[in-house]
Amino acid sequence: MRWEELDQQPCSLARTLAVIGDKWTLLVLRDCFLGIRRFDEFERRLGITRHLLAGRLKKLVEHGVLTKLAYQQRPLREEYRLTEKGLDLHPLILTLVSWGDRHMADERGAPLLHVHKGCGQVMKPVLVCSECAEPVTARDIRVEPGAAWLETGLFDEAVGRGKD
Amino acid sequence: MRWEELDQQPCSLARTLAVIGDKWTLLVLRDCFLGIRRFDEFERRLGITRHLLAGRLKKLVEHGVLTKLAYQQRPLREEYRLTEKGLDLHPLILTLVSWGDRHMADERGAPLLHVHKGCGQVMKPVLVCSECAEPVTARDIRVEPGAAWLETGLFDEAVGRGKD
DNA sequence: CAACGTAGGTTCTTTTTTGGAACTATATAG
DNA sequence: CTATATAGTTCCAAAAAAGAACCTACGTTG
Repeated sequence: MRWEELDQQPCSLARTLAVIGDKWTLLVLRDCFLGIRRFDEFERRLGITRHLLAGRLKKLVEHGVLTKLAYQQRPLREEYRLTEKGLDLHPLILTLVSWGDRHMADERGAPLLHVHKGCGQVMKPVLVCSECAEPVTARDIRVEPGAAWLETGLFDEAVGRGKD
Repeated sequence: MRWEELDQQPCSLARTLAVIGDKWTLLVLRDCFLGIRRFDEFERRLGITRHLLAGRLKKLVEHGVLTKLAYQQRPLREEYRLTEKGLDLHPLILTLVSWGDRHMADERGAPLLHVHKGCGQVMKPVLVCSECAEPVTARDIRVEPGAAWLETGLFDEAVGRGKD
C-alpha cells in the first residue's frame, strides 16, 4: 500500500492517518496547542531537522490544518496557526496524552496537567455519546456500514465475522 | 531524535507515540476493534507484508496492548486480542475516525457508522471534562506542568510563551 | 558595507524501513 | 505421499527518511 493512496480509501481512519499519521506531525501539533508558532521554535523544541520540519509544516498547511499568517511585513515573516480544522484535533491530542498518562507514565505521574477553564479543575478527557451523553467504551459500540461503504458492496467481506 | 528514546521523554504524547505512533499499527488496531484476530486476516485486509505485520503485532504484544491467546492446540494456533490497555485505545480510534468523518469524508459521508448500544443511536464521540461533564474544546484548556515536569525545571523554557 | 537574524530551501550521504519472495514448522485432508 | 492451512522467519533489493551542512533572500544593526 502506498500511503499516498491512503486518503482515497473508504475509511476515515486511513484518511486521517494520511494527514497526521506520523510521529513528527503529531509532535508538531502538540506544540501548536502549547502556543508554538514559529519555524525555529519548533525546530529548537523538537530537535527535528529543518528539512523534515519544513516538509511536515507544508503538508499540514496543504491539508488545511495550519495556516501561515504574516506577523510582520518587511521582511515578511509568517507563523503557523491552527485553523478550525486543526483546532478540531485537540480532542485527539488530549486523548493520546490521556492514554499515555494512564498507561505509560512513570512514578512521578503525568508530565502535564490540563486545567478546564470552565470549572477550574484538573481534568481528564472523557468520551461520551453525542446522543445520550453517557460515557462510551469499546464494548458499548456496534459498527455498521455507512452509505459510502454499502455502495462498494464489500462490507461483509471486509468486516468478516465483525460486529463484536 | 531516535524514536526508541521517545518513551523516555517527559511527555505522555511522545510516550504514546512510541507505542502506537505509526500508520500500520493504528490500522491494525482499527481491525482489532472490528473483531479481527488472526494473522492472515490482518494480512489480507490490510495488504501489509507478513514481515511488517509480524513486527507490529510483536511490538503491540510487548507493550501489553494485545495478547496472544491459543484458540486451538495441535497445531498450536494463536490469535491476538486487545487487553484492557488496548481497549482503552478505543476513544483514540473513535476520535481519529470522527475527525476523518468530519474533515476528510467525500460526498457519500462517513464510511462506517458507530451505534451506541446503550441508546441505540448512531453516535459521534464528544469529549467532556471528567470533573464537570461539560464539552471541552481547545480554547477551554490551560496547560500546567505536573510533578514530573517541575522536577526537570525546564517548563518555562519548554513552553515558551505558552498558556495560550 | 559587513555581519547577523529569520525563515526557510537544496543537496548529499547514511541509515532505516519497506516490499516481495522464498523458506520453516506443524497438523490435517484426500 | 501430496496438498493445504496457519503463523511466522529469513534474505535481499529498492525506497524512504534522517542528519548534516551549505545556500538564499530580505531587512536590520553596527
